[in-house]
Amino acid sequence: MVSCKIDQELNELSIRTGNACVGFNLRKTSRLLMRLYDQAFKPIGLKGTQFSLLMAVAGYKDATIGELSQPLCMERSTLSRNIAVLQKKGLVTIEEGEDRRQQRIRITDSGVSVLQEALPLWQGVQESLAGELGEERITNLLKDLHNLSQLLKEK
Amino acid sequence: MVSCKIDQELNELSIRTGNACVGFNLRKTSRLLMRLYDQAFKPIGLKGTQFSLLMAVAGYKDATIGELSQPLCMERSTLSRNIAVLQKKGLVTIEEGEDRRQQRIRITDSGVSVLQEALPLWQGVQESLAGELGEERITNLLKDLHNLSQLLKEK
DNA sequence: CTTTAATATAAGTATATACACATATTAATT
DNA sequence: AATTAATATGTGTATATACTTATATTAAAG
Repeated sequence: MVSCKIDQELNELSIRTGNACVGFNLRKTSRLLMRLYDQAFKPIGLKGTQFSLLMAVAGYKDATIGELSQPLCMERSTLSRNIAVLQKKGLVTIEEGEDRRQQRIRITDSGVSVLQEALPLWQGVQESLAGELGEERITNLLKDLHNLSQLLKEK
Repeated sequence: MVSCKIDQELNELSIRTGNACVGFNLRKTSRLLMRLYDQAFKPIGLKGTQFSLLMAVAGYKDATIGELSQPLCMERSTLSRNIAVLQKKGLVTIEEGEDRRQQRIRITDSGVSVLQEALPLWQGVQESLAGELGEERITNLLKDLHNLSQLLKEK
């Protein structure tokens, strides 16, 4: 039957496509890796994503939602909600700027101290990855990700 | 003041860490790329993630949630919900297996025809990436992602 | 100075994700 | 056969993500 042939083709195609698809593989690896970070940060009640965001808040001082959204490549509405989670945990404050449309985000003392606890945990994951995958492969991967995201940012 | 020094250190550290963090960069690139796929699939009302999942359903015939969850590296509960979205769209069916705990997932005719529309759209993105980033870099990235996910699966 | 346009953020809606726990079903033990 | 253990999936809860739309504020045009 023709339908069986089409099915068979689709069957093989789907496997090939899954292997070749940058999006699928990026996302799949992301799922696996984020679970590892989440485990590592569990003792201090943080998620991997929250660690990243808190680090960004620490790095870009008194930034607005819009300013933060650019280096993070995150939708402002998404960022707004993610910041609210950190605020609820008492790790950042949100204050109205001179321009009263803007909200300026600042890390709290509690946020700094959580970061100080988090850093060695992050480093543990990072070193474990470097150890098992090799420093060079990590560097390579980071370079490739950087190239790809640069390219995508221009769209 | 001491606190200023600490702040300054944290400031620089956060930038360095952001650049070096595999998790952050993987996720950031993922965000950017998935937006591109979502745009591409928009004409047929599909998201990038849904395309991947539907392809997997087509590839692993009559698979259960548990069986699908392994190659996708996705939590079974997550998969369960994602499959429900495809079912709501009429793209897959969910039927009780011989073992009545299991649910067997099957692509529908409508699902096949959506996939056939989706494939050229996917290919468009894939070729655009290969064109702009270079075939070799794509291959390299895929290899690195594969290595990393293999490593993470063993944890 | 008033109206209009631009900008910054939040809220509404939908999906993706995972962990912990609950439920149903099958397999294993005694 | 009855009880217990293992397995497959779904639900509750919380967060992450983005698009669209709403709201408030500032800037620009007239």
